[in-house]
Amino acid sequence: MVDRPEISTSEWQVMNVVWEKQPVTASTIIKHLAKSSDWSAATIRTFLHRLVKKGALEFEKDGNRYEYRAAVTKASTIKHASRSFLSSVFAGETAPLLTHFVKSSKLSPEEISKLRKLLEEKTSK
Amino acid sequence: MVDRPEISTSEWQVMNVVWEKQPVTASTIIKHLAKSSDWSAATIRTFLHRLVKKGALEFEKDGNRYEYRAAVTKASTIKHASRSFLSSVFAGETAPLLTHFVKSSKLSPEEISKLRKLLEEKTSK
DNA sequence: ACTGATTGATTACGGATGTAAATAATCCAT
DNA sequence: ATGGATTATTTACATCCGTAATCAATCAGT
Repeated sequence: MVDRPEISTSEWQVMNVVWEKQPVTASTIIKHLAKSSDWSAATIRTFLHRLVKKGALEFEKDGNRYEYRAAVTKASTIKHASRSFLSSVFAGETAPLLTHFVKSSKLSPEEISKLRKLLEEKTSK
Repeated sequence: MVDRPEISTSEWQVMNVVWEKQPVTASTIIKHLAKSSDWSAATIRTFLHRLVKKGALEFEKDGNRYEYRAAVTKASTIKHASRSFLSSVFAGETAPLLTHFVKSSKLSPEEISKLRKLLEEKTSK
């Protein structure tokens, strides 16, 4: 938990697959990403190696294939990335960030009321 | 407006000063950033050059000093950065992003009611 | 007009990133 | 047991980024 590895935007796509399907082999990951990206298999394997090196992924050998699994939680990684985005792009101010995303988003009525409720709870507390 | 330059986190700090004070000379920018960062003057000048090269800044000569000015608006740059953050970290889904930032933030009662109102408007429309 | 100070331009350099190809290790089928 | 297929490891390489130092041009003061 000490010094967070920075996850690049490409690596995020890989991590998202791992979080969703772990434990998972490289070839499964590759198959999945084939749909949403146009990376070659070799490129994706590079990302996997780098993520292991960064400490974001671990693996367990099973013969000559690895079963990959996340070494950091999605929640904590999101928290870290969000903090750094907030601080550079919105100078650390959450309200403008929220305003921006509310304005620029399409939200369903359910999502809207859920968010309003969440905000309401913050008031009372 | 075609292919947006990616602004690095360090460069954001420079851009924020320019947006706030433009047109502005390098030395003014340096003076400003001296407070919030520990970059050397040379480092900041490097950022300025790179931002010009990226097309994010322009300048006008006035003797041997330049008056820098943003070549892209803050709004459009925020929009771009936000979109790419949303897409990599939150897989393009705004509602979870909003939930995250609402939960992890400290908001004043005024900010909260403003946001609730904004959300309300989205519903009715 | 010369000299020190300021400013901009060029160069540096290690690490990260996007993008993979080449090589080595291992498994599977015959 | 061997050869092709699969997987992992190593190497490659251009660009970006953080962080400057150095070099060149220009200004300001004496």
